Amino acid sequence: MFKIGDFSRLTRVTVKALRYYDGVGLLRPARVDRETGYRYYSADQLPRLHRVLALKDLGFSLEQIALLLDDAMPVEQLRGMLRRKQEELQRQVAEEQARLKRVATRLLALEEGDGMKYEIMLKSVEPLRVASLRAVVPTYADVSALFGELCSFIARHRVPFTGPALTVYHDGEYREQDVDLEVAVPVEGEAPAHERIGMRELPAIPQAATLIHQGPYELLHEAYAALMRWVEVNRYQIAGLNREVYLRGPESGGDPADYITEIQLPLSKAKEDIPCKLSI
Amino acid sequence: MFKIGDFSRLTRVTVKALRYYDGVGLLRPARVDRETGYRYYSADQLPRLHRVLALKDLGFSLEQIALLLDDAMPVEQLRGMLRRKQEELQRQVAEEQARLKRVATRLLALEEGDGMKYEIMLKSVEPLRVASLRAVVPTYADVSALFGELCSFIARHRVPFTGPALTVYHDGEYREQDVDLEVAVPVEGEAPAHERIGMRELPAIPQAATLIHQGPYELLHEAYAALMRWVEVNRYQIAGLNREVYLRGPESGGDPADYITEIQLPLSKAKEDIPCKLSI
DNA sequence: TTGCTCCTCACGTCACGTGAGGTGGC
DNA sequence: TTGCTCCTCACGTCACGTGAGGTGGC
Repeated sequence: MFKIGDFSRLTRVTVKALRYYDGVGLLRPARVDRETGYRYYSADQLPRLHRVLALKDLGFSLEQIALLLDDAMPVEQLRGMLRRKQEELQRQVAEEQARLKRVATRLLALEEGDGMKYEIMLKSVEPLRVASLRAVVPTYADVSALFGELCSFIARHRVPFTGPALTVYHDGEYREQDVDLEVAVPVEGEAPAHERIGMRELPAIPQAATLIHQGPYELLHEAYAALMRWVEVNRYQIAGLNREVYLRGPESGGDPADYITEIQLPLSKAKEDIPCKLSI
Repeated sequence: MFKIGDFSRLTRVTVKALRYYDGVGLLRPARVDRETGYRYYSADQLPRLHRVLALKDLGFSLEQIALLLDDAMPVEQLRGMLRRKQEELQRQVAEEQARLKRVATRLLALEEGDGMKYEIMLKSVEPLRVASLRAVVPTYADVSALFGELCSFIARHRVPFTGPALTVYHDGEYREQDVDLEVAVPVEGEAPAHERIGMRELPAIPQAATLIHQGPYELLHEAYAALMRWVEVNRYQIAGLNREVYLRGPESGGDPADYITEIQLPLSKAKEDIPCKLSI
């Protein structure tokens, strides 16, 4: 039996960590003295401790590790878990590299500064008959799955479409998770009833600031920034949900640098200037 | 001017994050209504927000970002920072991959199970005259720097050495940071006084459990585990600081798989069995 | 007896997310 | 008037690290 300090030195795990593992039930000492509360560890606990450390190294949370170990898991299964997690880690490395690339594009954006590359137009948008699918999806990336579902429905029922696909963002504010999205395709005619997909008329937008963005979606924030500057300078107010119209997108099979997107932002004229109370 | 919800939607930053940035002074709204507390943001704040997001993406903490941005930093310097951080990120990716390899070795260790590959010997260790350097270093990895300092001192003063280098771990328990290490090389004769390096006699160890480990240092924990099992089975107690003697190490220029290390663990016979109080 | 080791709280970390409970604006 | 948007706390997160204050063991 080893006192916690010796066990710590020889396993290279801090005393604080050992006490914490005890606290959460991940690795209880072999014996605890009733009177003094001293923890005593046995060499028999080393395999478990080493598994904890290995799984931690793989990026599992302690809670997950507890579940994994308490299942009296056969070594086979453990090995499978490790393999899968290893692959996931490799994917993460790939994602890190993608992040590097994103940073590089931002860097470029910073360097170029803000060229007035966008032409903002104020126009009205007609009401639009669409087949639409609205859903709360876990993350933003799921928008492509929604489009897949919608387009396969349209194709299956041979509904003729009359324009490019678009998205309406329904959340009152930005959310990272559980995003309320509506994807829509302008169509003619009818289609059978469906649980998630319906025909409806997107309302007209009397006044919308719009612009055309050419380039990858990662640079859309530049377009939004230009739009916001315009809205502020011209003293408009936001009056509804913005839409993105995909004039050319991934379905073209082309380079993301050639994607063309229109942003539509409903506006109304600001009624009054900012109240300027100079009294303290 | 934009209300927080609109600003959130158009910049794709959550309202909670915007309020938090306000709270820590990283991005204060252009205007706050005295009466209602409503925050109003201006399009002029977009460049700053985008910088914050870019720097966050690079892995800076918000505190660091605040410092970077408040220095009214010239674009040149900002660009330099980004470049350096980008390189650091690349290093991190490399480290992730190293972690993958570590995991792989642990996996192998798990698969091999515990072959009794170690021969534990109980022996006494003679007192040893050494040139030694004891210091509290930031992390474990700094042990090699200590060895560098010590060896160059010995070489400079032409002190003849009489045996392999070794390390004594002085912390009563394991620490990740601020590690109290002593590196030593057995020598003959004298050397001039030095601030950090001194001649001293390492005390004898009347009883030490020792074993020889062959392989990379990442697998030393296996050796320690074997040692601990032996100590427990034979009912000894730990009675001092363990040492590692580097019989063959990186200075050989060889493969880490060929490194040879001796571990010495001072022991005393356990005086009594575990008191077994069956009374509640 | 005196350090040394061990103990148990309680609090801090970092960048927000998640409510609760309440007010202003159209 | 009624939702809707906004507000301010307060608390939780995750895996410990950092003390404070106190006891047991040789």
